[in-house]
Amino acid sequence: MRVTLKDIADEAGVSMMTVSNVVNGKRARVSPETIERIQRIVAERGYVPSASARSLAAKSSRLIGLLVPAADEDSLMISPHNVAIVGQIERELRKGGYHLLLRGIAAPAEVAEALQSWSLDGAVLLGFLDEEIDRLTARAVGKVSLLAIDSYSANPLTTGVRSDDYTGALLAARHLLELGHREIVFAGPSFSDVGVVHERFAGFQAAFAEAGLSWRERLVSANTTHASGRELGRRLMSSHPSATAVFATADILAIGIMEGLAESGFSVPSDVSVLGFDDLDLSAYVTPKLTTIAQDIPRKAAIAVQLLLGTIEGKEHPVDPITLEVRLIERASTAAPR
Amino acid sequence: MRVTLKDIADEAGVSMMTVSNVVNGKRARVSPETIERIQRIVAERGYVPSASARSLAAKSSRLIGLLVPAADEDSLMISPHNVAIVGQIERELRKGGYHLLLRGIAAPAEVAEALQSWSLDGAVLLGFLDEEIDRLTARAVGKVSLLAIDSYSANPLTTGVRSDDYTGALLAARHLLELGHREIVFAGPSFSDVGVVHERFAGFQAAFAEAGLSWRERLVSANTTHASGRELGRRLMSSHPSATAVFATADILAIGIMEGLAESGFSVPSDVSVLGFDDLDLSAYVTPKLTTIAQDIPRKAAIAVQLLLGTIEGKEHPVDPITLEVRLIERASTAAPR
DNA sequence: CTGAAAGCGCTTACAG
DNA sequence: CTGAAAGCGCTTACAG
Repeated sequence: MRVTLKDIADEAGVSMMTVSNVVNGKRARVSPETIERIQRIVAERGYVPSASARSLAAKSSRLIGLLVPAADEDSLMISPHNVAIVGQIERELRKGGYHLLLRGIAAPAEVAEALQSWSLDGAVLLGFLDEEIDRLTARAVGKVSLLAIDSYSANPLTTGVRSDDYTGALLAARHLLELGHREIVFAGPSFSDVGVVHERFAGFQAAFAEAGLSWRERLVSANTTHASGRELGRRLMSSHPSATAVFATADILAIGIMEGLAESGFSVPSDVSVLGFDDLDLSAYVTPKLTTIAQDIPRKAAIAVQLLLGTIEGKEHPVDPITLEVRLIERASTAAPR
Repeated sequence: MRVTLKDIADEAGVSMMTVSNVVNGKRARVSPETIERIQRIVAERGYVPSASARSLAAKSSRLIGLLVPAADEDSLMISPHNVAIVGQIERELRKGGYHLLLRGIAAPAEVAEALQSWSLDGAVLLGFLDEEIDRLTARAVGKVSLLAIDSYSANPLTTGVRSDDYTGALLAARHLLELGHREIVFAGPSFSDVGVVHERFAGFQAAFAEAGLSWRERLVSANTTHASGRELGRRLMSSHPSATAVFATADILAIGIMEGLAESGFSVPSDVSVLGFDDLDLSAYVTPKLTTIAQDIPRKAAIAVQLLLGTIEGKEHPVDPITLEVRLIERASTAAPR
């Protein structure tokens, strides 16, 4: 059977409380010899405290949820961009002595269950739409601290971390304009529901305004997938014959577009320039290497965890969202128009 | 405060036991009207059972760990191949009513702590070396059911799921031999410690034997990363001037090799053919598209969970490891030698 | 068909 | 400085 606090206490000839204090590092209250003896017995017996007993008795579980949308019968929607985030979040949490519960969310009602059943201390929301976050009620959230990544929701129950999407798109458009492009297609998800895309669109337009140019509506709607980009790339030059460049809201989409363009006989960048957003590892592996807007993903994850643990341990009100810098990475997929 | 079983019981005017039975679907023992009344109250009050209380009281936690090596201060070692596995495992577990605890392991001693602190019902080990799995003791494992992915360890405390690595490499080598290649480099991690690589090497050699040829040792050691492959590709033709083909034990490595070859002025496949293993999404995005051995990753994850839950719920002894089929995907990175 | 009691393994005030 | 008691929210035999 499992070794318990009581077993250790009996063997050491002290009370459970004393063992508990030693195990939890509250050593000010126990004599050095006792500490040493208890630690020896703990090691010998291979005692591991029961996290469920602990979280039941204490107010804290030291468990953080990572909630990710998952289309009903489908796998988690872990985009290449989110993969790096998941790994980093686990690491930061581990460093802080927390554990990570990874949970796919197929229906809105599952959020409350996910947050409450394990008495989570906090949760990170990754990949949700702003409106989904807007709809989170105090009842569903309880006293769980919440942090949404890449969200522009104003829900006071959450805080957030995101990249400077506006500036990113501004830099992207500026780069293309400076190269001499004027007919630039903006490709991304329809942004009524995605704050990130909304910001990027605004930044994109701002670059035109700044240059004293007006952008002629060349909006193309596409999902953030390689397949969707490829399809878009195939018909791009027939639907937009005068276009000389494309700005895609995600690298994976941009890479698909490059493939579609190649398949329909156009070459990048000599016929069309393509610019992405994210700076995935993958973007340096494809041909031509993708020019893109880089986000500092490890930093994003680190700050997310730091912010979340801050509100948990400080029990302060959620702090203001944080916005991280981005920068242009010039590679081979953009050039002056012919 | 949190809504508890007792709150619901009081409001419904029944005992906690009755509410517990209804919540857990043991309806044979409760009258229909009572069931309905309780369910209404549960919904109204937004009652969510406490998983820690439940796992403390019951013998089962319905929590499964996913353990992944994580170099000390580093992020999880989630290779592109493992990403798909993580997503699929979460999904299968969720379908079965289980939750997933994702945990990076920086030192061997952490395994016992990870397995026992949350009273896991079971755990999936992803990305560990065979010898690390060999060293798992009954004391560290306790009564947790264990399944190792891609392991050839014979530790009776675990079971496993893996692809048919031997046949995969056999198919790969056969394909290259049939194209007319004779000078083929085998690139992968030094395989003293990795059963998967060992199997692939054996299958690779078997293809030569089968063809009545003897393979002249052309082994190159490399980590399973793009950077390592790229470096290898750069010096490949100077260290092995007569080579006409490379078989890499992973797509990400093969893709790096292609890049290194291109950088040093060689073209794939006309100068050198390159063949990988995994069939990552990425492998169809690069130029030339990579010929590779495909594993059925979703199936691997599904079977892993199925096997694991089987041993947990049936409480049988770990079953025998399962081996999944692989197949050759011919794309553009292989051709007859000049 | 329903309930009262004991107990899972801890931590938290509260005494001494 | 150390301990005995109560309690966290459930489930599990066992009675009725």
